[in-house]
Amino acid sequence: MLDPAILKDNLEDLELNISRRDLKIDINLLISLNDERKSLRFDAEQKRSQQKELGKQIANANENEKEELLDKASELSNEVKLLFEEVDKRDEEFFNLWVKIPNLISKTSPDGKSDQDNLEIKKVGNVKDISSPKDHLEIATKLNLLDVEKASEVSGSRFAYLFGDLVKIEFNLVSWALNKLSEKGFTPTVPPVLVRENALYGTGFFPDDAEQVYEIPNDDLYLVGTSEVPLAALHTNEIINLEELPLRYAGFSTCFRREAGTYGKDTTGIFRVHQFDKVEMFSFCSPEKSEKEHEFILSVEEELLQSLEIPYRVVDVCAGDLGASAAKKYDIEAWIPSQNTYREVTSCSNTTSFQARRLNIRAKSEGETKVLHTLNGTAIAVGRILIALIENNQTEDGNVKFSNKVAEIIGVKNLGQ
RNA sequence: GGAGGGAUGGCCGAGCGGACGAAGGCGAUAGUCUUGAAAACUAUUGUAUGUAUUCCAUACCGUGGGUUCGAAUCCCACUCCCUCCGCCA
Repeated sequence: MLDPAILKDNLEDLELNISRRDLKIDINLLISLNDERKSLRFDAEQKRSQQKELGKQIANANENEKEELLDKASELSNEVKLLFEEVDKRDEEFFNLWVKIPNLISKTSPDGKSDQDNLEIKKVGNVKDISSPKDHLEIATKLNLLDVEKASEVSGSRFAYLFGDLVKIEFNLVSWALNKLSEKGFTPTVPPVLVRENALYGTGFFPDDAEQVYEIPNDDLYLVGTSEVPLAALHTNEIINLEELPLRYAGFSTCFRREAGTYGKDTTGIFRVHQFDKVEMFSFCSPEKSEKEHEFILSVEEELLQSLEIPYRVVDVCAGDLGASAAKKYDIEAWIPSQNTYREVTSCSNTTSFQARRLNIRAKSEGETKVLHTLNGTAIAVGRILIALIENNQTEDGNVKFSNKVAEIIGVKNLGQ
């Protein structure tokens, strides 16, 4: 959520943002609603003040005066009640519209309408020349390390069984990543994966992306699609000393996504599934330093991929392709030989004060308290990293062989043998 | 799942219908005293919003509703914590 004060003191930025995101929003309506609710509140508070004053008189009045004062107070009480009901109504009306306003896009993010317009920043690593590469599903199924058919019988489409070496690699990857992140100041965290509505609302997944979230209606809980949600919500309603920032967490969790509206998209293997494991970085940081923190998180992501010798490119996501909460976002796309293209394996966003304002997380220094900034980034999305590892290291005979350096990290030299 | 008890400022803890944004203590900050420090004493010490910039108004005593002229205080619902029983990785 943006600070409504922007309606008063920085309308140009708001208008620019709306046009960059290609949205149609009636700003004048927002301005007048905001002004109305404020002035109504002022009136109501004045009346309330009178009421309190009168209450004090009643407490000190003698019997004769009391009767008359009570009549007056009763009337006033009614007026105040009605006024505040009106104020609440206006507030609701305003904020229902206001929460839908997406975050201000960074001046440094490229313009554009869709992922076609994302800006490639760099390419790193050597793409191996593989003649007629197989996809990860074929390779891993043949090696008895993956079974999506059985999974679809048991759980439906977009689920998978991982076996043997793939599981070994997963746990090695996770523990290796957590160790690396720990050295960089991220506290390893296993967060809850079931959360209340408020955590999803606070992180900006609600109301916009509600259709992607699994719901447990009996208990009013939701399965998180990323540990970003419980990590962000960890410090809800807190005021953190500026010197303690940045607070960095590395969350490991299973992620659940409904993938609604993706029928027919990425149906092969485990690229797009309802359930996968992920190590996620999350930072709470001062507003002044969030741009630097964003670059830092990106650099960590790159370091991990470089260690795994996965060829990738970095993309600066354009205005039209940014989610509601992000001010700026970098995606890293790994080379996927079977698709002959780069596909997203990590994503890091600077959400500036957008989530922190909704979650009411502030930073305090020398008397001044202000909303802080939050950032998130993928460290290891296990499924997609497995795909990249398998496909980029396949041999002509349908096996997979890793370099000594990579084998040292993942604990496997020749897959499935 | 069953039976009870509780939630008040950074912390402890009083208040149980008007004088309460809230006693008292601890902690913190500043000052007095001291060569310096400690002790003692004095003062300050929550957050947010507003048509308010050292003033003023309003809201906040777990959360949301209700009763009342008036609610931290009474009523209802919810959340969380504690104790006991049962179950359980």
